[in-house]
Amino acid sequence: MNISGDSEFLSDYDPTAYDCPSVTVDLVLLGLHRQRLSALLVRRDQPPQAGHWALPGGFVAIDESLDVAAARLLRDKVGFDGAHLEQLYSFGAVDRDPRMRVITIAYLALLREDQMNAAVRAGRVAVAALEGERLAAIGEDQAALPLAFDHQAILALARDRLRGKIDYSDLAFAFLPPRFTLRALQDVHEAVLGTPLNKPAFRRRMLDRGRLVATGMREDEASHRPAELFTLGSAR
Amino acid sequence: MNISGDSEFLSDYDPTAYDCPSVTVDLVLLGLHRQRLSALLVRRDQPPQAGHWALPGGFVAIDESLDVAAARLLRDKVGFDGAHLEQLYSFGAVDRDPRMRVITIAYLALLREDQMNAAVRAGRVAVAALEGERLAAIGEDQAALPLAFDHQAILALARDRLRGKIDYSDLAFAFLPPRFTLRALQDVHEAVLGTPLNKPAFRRRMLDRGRLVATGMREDEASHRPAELFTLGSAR
DNA sequence: TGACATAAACCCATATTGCATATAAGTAAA
DNA sequence: TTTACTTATATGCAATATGGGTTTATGTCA
Repeated sequence: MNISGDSEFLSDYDPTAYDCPSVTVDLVLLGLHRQRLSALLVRRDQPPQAGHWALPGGFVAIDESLDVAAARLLRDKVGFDGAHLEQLYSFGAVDRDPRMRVITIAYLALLREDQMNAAVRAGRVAVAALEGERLAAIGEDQAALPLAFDHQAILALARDRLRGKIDYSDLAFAFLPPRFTLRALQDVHEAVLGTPLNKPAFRRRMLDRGRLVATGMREDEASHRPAELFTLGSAR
Repeated sequence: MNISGDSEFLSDYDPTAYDCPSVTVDLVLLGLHRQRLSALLVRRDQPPQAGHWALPGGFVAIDESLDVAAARLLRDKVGFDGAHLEQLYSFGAVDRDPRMRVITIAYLALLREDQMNAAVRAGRVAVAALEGERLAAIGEDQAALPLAFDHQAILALARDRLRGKIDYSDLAFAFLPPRFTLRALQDVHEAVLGTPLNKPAFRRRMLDRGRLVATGMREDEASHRPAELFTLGSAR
């Protein structure tokens, strides 16, 4: 088998003549649930790994791009689109699925809290809080759970990527409604990083970036002084 | 065609019954060449895009992981291994190759200058300096060149990723020999970022991180005061 | 009306950074 | 041997950013 053929000789290649790996997309659906960074998982009811929790995913069709496949799966799994979606990493260990060779392109999807709740009501997913270093726990105070296949590693990478980008990117706003308070924004950062942040310094830093636009409106439903609502302005 | 099947139903899936995309690995080989960030490219001699320059790449074998495929292709293209290699991004637009559906996992490989030169001598690659925003030029002062397929976008993403990570990661050291001067380290940063950096500030920042270990040795072949040679110490 | 809770503004000590300047240590030419 | 030259290395200083506490403002609720 000519596995070292250059791509410039691709015209000599007959795809039906070789084994080719299956290609899937897996989704890491992250959001805040009760102030904690959480993932949406599906429960496997078929072997292998029946009973284990797993990332939702599916095959990439021959006529759809990776991004389109991810968007389609997002719609199928949570019942709507509109969540922030970006490619995370590709996993291709030979034995990552015991049945066959599967290469998966993992996508990171960030949901608002209302979207998290809607997804749980509408779909086949459950909420799992991310605890400590690399474990997820389903439901209230259950013990940490092992995930199917290499999904634990995928989830850990997603969390690390999110932590690394939260401070300089716009990812935090994907967790929030269009109008939000500075306190809510800080809650997002703290949940993602897993550490408390200094409040005046956080406010200053965010406001000095010039991206937050004050609306003049204030939150309601607060049993204390209501905070101002901001929106995210355009870059530059 | 059941393109929306869940991965938990994968056991029902017969891979031979469906069209599956081809999977390749493409390499973005970057290094410094005459003080400028440059890429190693191959020339296509078959249509489509014959005569265009392209990233070296090849198919992923059914029994090798993505990382192993990338390492194998690196060896084939430049004649050695040992370069820093990390996954960059996956590209899966339906029409990115006009002949067939090809999903490619792009890898970023960082080479030292001596490795760049050895690769050009030994292999099927040529050096192209990265100019301005998104163009590469082959050879001395030739005009910017278009690349085959979506390889220009892949190359641009590689450069952006490198720029984004150069300051907080160890990637810069992959361009340098085991012992190097602070000036050489600054040259790497400046070539990658494309902007001059303040020298005392750069020195302080690098030394204050506590990763650089002074060897007590000094460079030779300098027609002026020789600088001290440093090595990269272990993290923490 | 006053207790209470949180927002928002303010202050200050310290760390970081940009930038200019001074000193050290080598080579090379007179 | 001396002097010019070049670059490394060290130092000083102002501007900025950050951590963290204190004060004031503004809402709800008993």
